[in-house]
Amino acid sequence: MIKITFPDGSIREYNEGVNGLQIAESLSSSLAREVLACGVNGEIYDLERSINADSLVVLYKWDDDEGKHAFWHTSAHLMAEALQELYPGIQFGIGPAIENGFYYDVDPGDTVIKESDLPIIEKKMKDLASKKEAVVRKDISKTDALKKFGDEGQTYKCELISELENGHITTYTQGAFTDLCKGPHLINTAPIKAIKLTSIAGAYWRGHEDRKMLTRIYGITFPKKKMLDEYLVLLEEAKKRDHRKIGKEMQLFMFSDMVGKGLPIWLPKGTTLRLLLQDFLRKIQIRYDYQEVITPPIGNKMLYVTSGHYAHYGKDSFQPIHTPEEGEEYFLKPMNCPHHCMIYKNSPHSYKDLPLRIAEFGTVCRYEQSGELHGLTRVRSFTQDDAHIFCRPDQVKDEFLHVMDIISIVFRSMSFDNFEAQISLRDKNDHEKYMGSDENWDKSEKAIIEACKEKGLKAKIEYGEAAFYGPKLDFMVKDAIGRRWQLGTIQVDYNLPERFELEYMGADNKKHRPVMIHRAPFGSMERFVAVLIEHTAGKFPLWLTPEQAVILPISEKFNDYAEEVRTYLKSKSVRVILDDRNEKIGRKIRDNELKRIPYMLVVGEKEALNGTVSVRKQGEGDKGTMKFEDFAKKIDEEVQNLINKW
RNA sequence: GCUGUUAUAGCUCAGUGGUAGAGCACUUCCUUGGUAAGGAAGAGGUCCCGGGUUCAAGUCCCGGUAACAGCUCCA
Repeated sequence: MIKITFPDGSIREYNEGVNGLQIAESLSSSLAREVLACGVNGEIYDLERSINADSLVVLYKWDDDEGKHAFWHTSAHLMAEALQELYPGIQFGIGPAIENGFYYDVDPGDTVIKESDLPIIEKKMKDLASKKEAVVRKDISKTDALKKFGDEGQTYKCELISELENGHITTYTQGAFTDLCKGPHLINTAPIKAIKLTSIAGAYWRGHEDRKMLTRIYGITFPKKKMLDEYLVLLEEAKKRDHRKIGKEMQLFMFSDMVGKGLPIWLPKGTTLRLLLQDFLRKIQIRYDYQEVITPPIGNKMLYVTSGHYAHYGKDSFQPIHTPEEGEEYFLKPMNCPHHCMIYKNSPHSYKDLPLRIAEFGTVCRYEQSGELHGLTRVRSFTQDDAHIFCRPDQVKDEFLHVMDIISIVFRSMSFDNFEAQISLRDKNDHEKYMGSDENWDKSEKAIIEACKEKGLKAKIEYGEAAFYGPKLDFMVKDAIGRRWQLGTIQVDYNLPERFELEYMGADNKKHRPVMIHRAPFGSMERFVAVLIEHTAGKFPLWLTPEQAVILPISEKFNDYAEEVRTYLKSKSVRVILDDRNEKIGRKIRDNELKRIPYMLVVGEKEALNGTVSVRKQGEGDKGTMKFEDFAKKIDEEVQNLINKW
């Protein structure tokens, strides 16, 4: 007998060799029907895999990530089985479960699988699933595995096997399809009831650009048709929050082929929004003793040769601008740091002056690959809410902590509570990629990790993700459909001060090198606004929204009074517009509800007589009548209440 | 940059080789109204660009451009 401990601490005894399904059956028949996989001492097992020693066992159902994972992984195999039948000779790459569903990378040889083929594959999957085939795990030796997959012409699988260790190789088989796989899987394909293949795309084999591009098919499956329908509805709803769609509807920004791809144009309303965001950050930066500067949009090539950016990115950036007479070369500035280094160098510094915090809403241009451009989130010209902090080595951690405070204020004020923090460190084996000494890298990496610990910030550490000049702490926020975008960033840099020979006079009357910290709480105005739009669905907080109120006269007879109200509210800095169209009030209300303006002010005979407005809140309806002077006060109070929370 | 998809009125989209369409928006007129779409008339097109096939191309084929999904990249 072996002892099985459950998550609640209870212990039961079972025969040695018992499996997860049998344990579930012993507990309740409904659990046995719902269980999909089980955890055994932290490792995920198939339900029919034997447990041979005392273990901590967790049973996973659909609601658990581990359960979904097994479900979708088996679905990937089911799709592979279907593909094998439909496209004989097809080769398989890898086919994992992902956050929402699964994919399989395949090489169909000379044939091309198209989006229009997906329903056919889907149907084949449904036919196969209805056979309720068992999914069988088998241990296999490396030699046998190489022979088996080699005989079948599965070169990608053979490449994977050749890198595995003998004794740790397993296959899973259902029906006529056998895959190299470490599992875990469902015990059969029967629970897969609802299937949707969502998209098809190219993906490089093993993620390397220089290797063959395989065909990646994405799909998602559910145990019930209703769940699939709900998922698809949810996805449709999410797509309605797409910042590109809302940005167009609300006239916030635009693109023009004539101006050039990836070059966003901020329309008046978007500009209002952006300037309000900038003012918001300016206020915080003043509180934290930043000084704002303005630097030119281009810089001499020598500036970037000195900074090292030219060597790293010269060929992959917009090509230089040449002066007609002197033959000088200038680059569109791809970042603001070198300019700010020159500001530092402009005057001598004492250790008493540091830290020096130089901020700029600096517009930069970067040549991004055309396939990378994406709405406002990835563009070729954008404005960073940039700042560089020049400080003494002993001040790095404190400065880091205060920047984390600023980012925290920014995220809280926008209710971004689902952000993820990532610490990007260097790949210690790749010396080619990074500039600066190992000693400095160690120091700065340690400072970041310590600062996160001190703030109680849970940050994921990623090796090899650091910038070439230093490690960084990034804050990522998801968009409407779950893609992650980096917003706030803090980066330590021991490199630029070295290259520009920045110095300060120490207490010891000797010259020392300052440390530089790059930071951008928004990341860029463009990307931040994009993510903000998707989070709010365009219903911005009152202090930020480009139009706070719209006046709706009952008929044209009251346009004069409406104009009087508008003039007054404007004088009180309320952002207000007037809808004086020749339309009925019901129509004006409907149209303006859809425009996401927080307040509607209906004015007719009664209001004109009493100097009032009839207030209607977007999405909530009639709120009663008040003097228009009181409405101005109300707006101001509401805005102040929001602002005071920071 | 790579793979796939898409491109028709300001917007959303229909149009299956034979005279260019709808709804919304816009203009004018009627209507002057009380909390989510009043009525009528009108105007609006290089069917993304360039080639090709065909008696005939918005439609089929090739090339380009841009957008979308993903991969790769991201100072």
